Parts: sequence; C-alpha cells; structure tokens
Amino acid sequence: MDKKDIILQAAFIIRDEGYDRLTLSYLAQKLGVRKASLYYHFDSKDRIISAVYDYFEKDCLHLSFTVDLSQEPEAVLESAVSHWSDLFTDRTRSAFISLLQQRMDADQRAWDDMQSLLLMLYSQSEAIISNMAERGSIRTNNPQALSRLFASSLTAAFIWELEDPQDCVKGFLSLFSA
Amino acid sequence: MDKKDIILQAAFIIRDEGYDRLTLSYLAQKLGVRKASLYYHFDSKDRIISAVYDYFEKDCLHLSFTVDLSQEPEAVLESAVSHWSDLFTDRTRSAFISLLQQRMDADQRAWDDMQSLLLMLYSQSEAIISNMAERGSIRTNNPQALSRLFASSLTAAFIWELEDPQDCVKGFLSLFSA
Amino acid sequence: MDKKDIILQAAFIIRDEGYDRLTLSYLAQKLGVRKASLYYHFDSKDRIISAVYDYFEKDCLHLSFTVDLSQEPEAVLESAVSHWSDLFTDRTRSAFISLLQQRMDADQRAWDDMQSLLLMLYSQSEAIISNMAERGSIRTNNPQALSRLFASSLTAAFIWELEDPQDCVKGFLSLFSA
Amino acid sequence: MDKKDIILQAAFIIRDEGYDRLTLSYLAQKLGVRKASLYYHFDSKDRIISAVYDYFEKDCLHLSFTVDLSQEPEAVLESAVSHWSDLFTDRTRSAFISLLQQRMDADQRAWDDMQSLLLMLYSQSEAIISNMAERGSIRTNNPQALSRLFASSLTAAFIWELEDPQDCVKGFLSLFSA
DNA sequence: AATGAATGAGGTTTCATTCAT
DNA sequence: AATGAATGAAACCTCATTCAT
Repeated sequence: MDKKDIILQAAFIIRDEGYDRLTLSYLAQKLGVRKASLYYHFDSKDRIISAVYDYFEKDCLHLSFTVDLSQEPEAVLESAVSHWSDLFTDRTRSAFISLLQQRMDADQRAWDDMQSLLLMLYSQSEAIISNMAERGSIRTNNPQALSRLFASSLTAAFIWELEDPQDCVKGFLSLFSA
Repeated sequence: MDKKDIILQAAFIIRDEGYDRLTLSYLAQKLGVRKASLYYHFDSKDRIISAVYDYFEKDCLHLSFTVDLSQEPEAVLESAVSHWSDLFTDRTRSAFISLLQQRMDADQRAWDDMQSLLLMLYSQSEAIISNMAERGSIRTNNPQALSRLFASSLTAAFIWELEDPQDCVKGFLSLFSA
Repeated sequence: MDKKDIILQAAFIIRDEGYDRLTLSYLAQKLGVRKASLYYHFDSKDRIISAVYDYFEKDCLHLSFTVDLSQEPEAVLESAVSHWSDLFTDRTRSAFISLLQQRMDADQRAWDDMQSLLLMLYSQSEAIISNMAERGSIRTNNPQALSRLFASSLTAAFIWELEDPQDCVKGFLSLFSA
Repeated sequence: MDKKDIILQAAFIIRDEGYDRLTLSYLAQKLGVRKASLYYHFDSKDRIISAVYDYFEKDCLHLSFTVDLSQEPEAVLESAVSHWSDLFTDRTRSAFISLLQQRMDADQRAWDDMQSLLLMLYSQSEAIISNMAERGSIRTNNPQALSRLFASSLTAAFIWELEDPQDCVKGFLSLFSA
C-alpha cells in the first residue's frame, strides 16, 4: 500500500458512499490494513483529503485536449464528448467530480477547483465551436454564446445524467449544423 | 421553536457549512436551545433529515409556473429566469439545492429529488420554448433539443455561478430570436 | 459528580500516580463514571488541567497566615510549621505541590505558581523571623538572611522528607534562640 | 549514535520539555534517526529510562568532593557552591535532577535517588560545617543542625532558583562567620 | 546499524441518544 | 417544552513495538 492507493481509495469512498462515510477505519478496512497504518503514510485525515485534492488537481485541471479540427462536425463533437468522458466517466476521475460536487458549498478549495474545471471545459468548448463557426460547419452569429450552451449542456448531461451525452450532441448538431 | 425552525436551520447548516457539519449539538446551538430539546420534536437525527426532505419536496418539486406566453420573447425568458431564481437563489430553497448536490451520490432520495427537480425545470423549459417556436418568436427546427439546451445552461448558470443567468438568457436570445 | 470532584480526583491521580497516569479513562474510572461524561463538564483534558491550576491557585497562593507573635519563640515557630503543614501535608493541597514539582520544568504555569508559592512562604517567614529578632527572641544580625534559611529548610523538609519538620524547627531554635 | 547519545538526549527531553514528552518518535527525531533504530540499541522504552537512571546514578550519586579545608571560610563555602553547581547547573546532570523532581512521586526509583542525592549533599555539608566549627571559623553550638540548614537552603536555591546561590552563601556567612 | 511498513492498545474527542426532571 | 447529566459507539490520533530487509 502506498500513498496513491490511499488517495484513490479515499476518493472512491467519497464518490460511492459519500464524503461522510470516509472514515479512517472504513478506509483502512477497504485497503485491507489497520487504521493505524494510514498514519505511517499521512499525518492526519485532513492531509489525506488534501492529498486527494492535490492528486486530482494535477490530474484533472490541466487536461490537454487535442482535436483534429479538420474532421466533420460530427467527428469533432464526438471527440469533445470523448474528452469530457475522460473526466466524468473515468473510473478514478469521476470520483474527483463527485468530491467537488459534494464539497463545493462547504470547502473553498472544492469550489475553486470546480470553477477551474468548468472554465477549462468552457474554454475548450469555445475553441472547438468558434473554429467550426469559422469553417462554416455550424451556423451562428454568436459563437461564444453558443460554445457556452454546448459546454454547459454537455457538462449537465454528464453530471446529472438526465440526458445521454451522445443524444445531447446529436440535438446540438440538429440545431446548428450547416 | 417548532419543527419548521429545526428543519430550516438544519438546511441552512447543510448549505452554509456542509452536510458533515450538521450535528445535533451544532444545530441546537444555532437554534439557541440544548441538544436534548431537539428530541422533543424529533425522534432522531435521521427523522430531522427526512423532515428536511419532506419539507422541501413539498415546497420545491411541484412549483407552479405561470407565464404570460403572449409577451415578447425577452419578457417570457425573463419570467423563466425569475422562476428559476425562486428556486436557486431563494434564501431557503437554495439550501435544498445544496443538500441535493451534496448528497446526490450518497442518498438515493437526494438523487431522485434532483432528477425530479431537473425534470420539472426541463418540462417547463420545453413548454416555453416550444410555444415560442410555434409562435415564431424563435427560429428552430428542433424545439425539444433547444429547450434542453436552454434548461441545462440556465441551471448550470445558477448552480455553478460561472455565468450570470441574465447574460445566459441574453446569449440565448441573440442566437435564436427571430 | 461536579466540576470540583473532577478537579480533585485529577489532582489526586497526579500526586499519587504521576502526571502521566492522568488519563481520561482512568480519571473517569476513579470517579465511577464513563469517560464521555467528563466531556459534559469540561471541553477537553487541557481544560481540566487548567481548572486544577485555577482551583489550587485560588486555594493555595494567597493563604492567610495569622500568628500570635507575642507567644514564646517555640510556639511561634510551631504555628509556622502548622501553617506549612496546611499546605504540604493537607490531603488535597499536597496534590497541588506535587503537580507543581512534576510540571515545574515543563509548564510555565507550574513554574510561576511554584515561585509565587515559595515567595509567599518566604515573606511569611520573614515577617515572623524579623519580629522575633526585634523582640530579642532570637539573636541575629541579619534577620532577612535568617528568615530565608528558615523558610528554605522548612520547605525542603516538607517536600523532600529528609528531615522531620518538627526536628528542623528544634534544630533552628537550638541555634538561634536567645 | 550510541547508547550514551540516546540516554543523554532522553534526559534532555525530560528536563526541557517534560517527562511526558519523552516519546520514542520524538527522541528519534531529536537524534536524527528513525524510531525503529532505537530498538537496535535498547529493547524497550523502559530500558532506555532505566539506562538513564543507571547512567546518572553512576555519575551523580557518588560525586567525590575534595575541599581544601584549610582555606578561609569564604573560600571553603565557595568550593561547596561550585561543587553543588557541578550537579545542579551542569548541562547534563541538571537533567537528572529534573527527572528526579518530576518522577519523585510516581517512581520509587526516582524517590530513592533523590533521597540518596540529598543525603550525599547533606553529609558533605556536615563535613565542611563541622570542620569549620571545630576550627572556629564559624560560631555555633549545633554544627549538625547548622549543616542541614546550609545544605537545604543551598539546594533550595539551586532547584527553585528563588535566590542566587552565591547570595545564599553570603547570607550564611554574614550570620555565622566568627 | 538502521529503517520502512505495519499494528494493537489505548489515548482524546465527538456524536447521537436516553432519561429523569 | 425543555434540559442537565450521562453514556455507548465510534471517530481521530499517538504510542511502543515488531519484523523483514
């Protein structure tokens, strides 16, 4: 067992059973060690939680996003969905998203990370959408506003699971593709 | 002090300081009574939390929504924003939204309520948008998809506060008004 | 059980078994209650220890000392010994002395209290001895120095128990009585 | 790092921060090694503490004391003070004194060592004082009682630091020198 | 000679709960 | 309607100790 195991297991518990279920005994039990062993690796529970943030901030807040913009609109947006998926449905990263949601109103850090994350997605969305607008793949007089619509509806689809993200993209295309 | 005071104070603590800060001592302290007094009103902490859900489910999940659809598009959407505001920025109701966000992944009930809430908003959005489409106030070939875009981006604006909801509506109008 | 019971029992444990044996479980056990009950009365172990200091500072650091100075030298010094006894061999106060000794090097507060206590005794000693010198009951050219000798040797006798305090006084008298 | 380093560092911690701060992690940290390393040198914490006693009992309980008794009274008593200083203000030995004080009421061994130590000082005091009395350097009818006064007041001056030991000796001389 | 890793026991503290008043 | 007092359970944390390396 190393620090990373602890960090990931902690994140999984938070996502799967809620932040309040993250107790050291339970975490230790899930890791197959005794409670006291955790203290060899971390000074306190707070440090574990900090480490979870540290780990995922590095992993999630600066995701590179490369898309071949010369593709068909469908393919470009598919890439975006697939990129979003890496964040929202990835086995480990989704735990971070859940943490942020649960703690957004209580921890400044979660709030800040949530803002950064959304900003990142919004700016990536803007890059794609304005390019598509320039190339005439989609018709719009206000690419920036459109990019926000795209980003927020896709994020909402992933987080609240009311819509299938794929359908969300299809709907988007049906509305705007030239 | 009556049940309602307890319910609201509990909800406020959850929103303002996080679900894990809702302890009976703290709740009692905020209410200016002693911990044991809470047991006169409720059998257990779980019952208090249940009562919070009960209270807000009644209050939030079936919000009537009456809009004068004969108005100008701007005015209609303004009404929608104002309706959304009654939910997301209302001093008390916003506590419920925060509860749902925090507990969505851990409590089935929070998840279910969140779905209901979003569904309600989506269907209200659809009612407005399709009417506007029929009346020719906005140009679109897929009013349902558009209504989802509208609903999700407005909800996102309220919950994540990345955009001002008013701006979000303006952007929407600039894209679609006839 | 009230605060005073806890304070005294804590002091007794410190004196009789050492500062490091003062654990909350042990303290509770001695008081015939459960560990958690202590937290109804005090916020933390530290507060209990503070309260011990508070209690004994009030009780021990400003002991009034009235002696009939018109008595024979023997009787005056006997009174002093009896006064010292109220401090050093009293069932409860002796616990404070032990606390100060044990913690003198580690706690500033214990050090300060020890200094105050000794100063009090020294000044009381000086009052007696200089009066006796004035009245010619004892022969000395330096009553202040003599009073310190008296105070320190008596204190030493009580604390280190190498000599019987009574004998200590007898020796003193044999040296100085006129 | 050898046994002696451990013993001395342990003693320093006890003196400077209190007996309860002597934990193996802290001791190891101060020594710049890891906790487990201590077990190469000692079987247990108790053995370390025993070794501290062993070390200082050898070093402190049989201090040789040679004074040139033919000197002037001032010089003889100066020698005594200087001898006392070797014990009470020596960088390492003072740690033992502190240990004894802190543990006197809790450890039989500390109590016994304290008694031995004081006895040693008292008997050395008696040797000096009676010699001085015989030689007529000081006037007294009860050299034994006087020697106790001297010993206890000097010890008190060193331990409780209420008086400067030098001043204590001067006072003594002013009272008794022929 | 030293240490990384783990652990049982026991420490302090918090929490929901009970109950007599 | 409220509360003072107590408590079992479980939380976080520390400690001395062990053991393979």
